[in-house]
Amino acid sequence: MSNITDIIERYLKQVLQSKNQNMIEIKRSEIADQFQCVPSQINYVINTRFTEEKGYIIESKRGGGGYIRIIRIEHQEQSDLLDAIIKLIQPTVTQQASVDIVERLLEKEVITEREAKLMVSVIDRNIISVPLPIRDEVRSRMMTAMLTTLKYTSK
Amino acid sequence: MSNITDIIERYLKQVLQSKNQNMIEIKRSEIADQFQCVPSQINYVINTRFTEEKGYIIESKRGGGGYIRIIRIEHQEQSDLLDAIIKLIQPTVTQQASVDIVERLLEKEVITEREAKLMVSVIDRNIISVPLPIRDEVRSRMMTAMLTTLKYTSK
DNA sequence: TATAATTAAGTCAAATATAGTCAAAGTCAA
DNA sequence: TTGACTTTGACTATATTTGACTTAATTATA
Repeated sequence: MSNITDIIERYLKQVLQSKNQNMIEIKRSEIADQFQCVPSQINYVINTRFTEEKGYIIESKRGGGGYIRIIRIEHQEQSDLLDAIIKLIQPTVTQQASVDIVERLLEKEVITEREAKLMVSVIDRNIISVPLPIRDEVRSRMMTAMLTTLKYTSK
Repeated sequence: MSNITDIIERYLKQVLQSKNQNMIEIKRSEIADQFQCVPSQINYVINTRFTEEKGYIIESKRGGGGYIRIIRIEHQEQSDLLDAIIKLIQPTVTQQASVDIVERLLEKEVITEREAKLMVSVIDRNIISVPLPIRDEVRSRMMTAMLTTLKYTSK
């Protein structure tokens, strides 16, 4: 348990806790210096220890003034239902199936009426407007992205 | 957040606010002196932080008595704002411009935080995932569909 | 009044500063 | 001794900073 990945993981989680907040912002190269490892090691730590499933969101910016932001999130109540739906719509999904899903989420009050309308409007075949079968793949990714967002965003 | 671009951006926005008006006029060389940077840095700040998508218009004059004017765009009605944005994003729109637009709508409380996250998630280049320039056309239709929905759906 | 000088702002590309990706090499436990 | 996990570094992508050169407006001068 003394590999550098675990050490950096523990350090970052400790900083998160001690600051008593759900966000920290780091400079990749500074952390790499601090722990004497290559910068890409930090990406490895983040990709394996601070994943969405584990309850984290990562934001970052390159260039001057760049940073990596680690945000702790709480999954919403209905996240099991959302996971099941996400599984169901891989790797393609039709417009009709998507509309049915959105309506079900509305009935279950997972989403608002306005959110439902937004979702239905954006997954329309005439809006995506690329040929089948690509279209249903694009829609699958779109739905997955939105459902994943719902998983960790409260009303 | 210690890069000069962000600092100057914050300063200019603060002056805009404190003056309680939607226009400020600056002398490029004076601001450059004040923040000890080259004059063209000011152009960089303006070109990346005070874009039309973010809701600003820039006017300027060279020569003696020259200036740069930053004007914040205001709309009377929400539907006017949405119409203006829809016009702006035809027939293509980049991811960055779209994110800027969504952030502006959130600021103006036209949409909720959750709606903003839904919109940002679905217009991501990796989600649409078709080659340019088609991708920016698809995104334009997607944004237009969602904005049109917002126009006709109350909160 | 032309023309030259001066005073601004604009453009663009190179240099610099970050972070991301990916695959090869290394490690370690079962 | 194999397979999963970790470490490393070369290469890529992106954002910012800088300065040389260009363009435009005003002012001074012949």
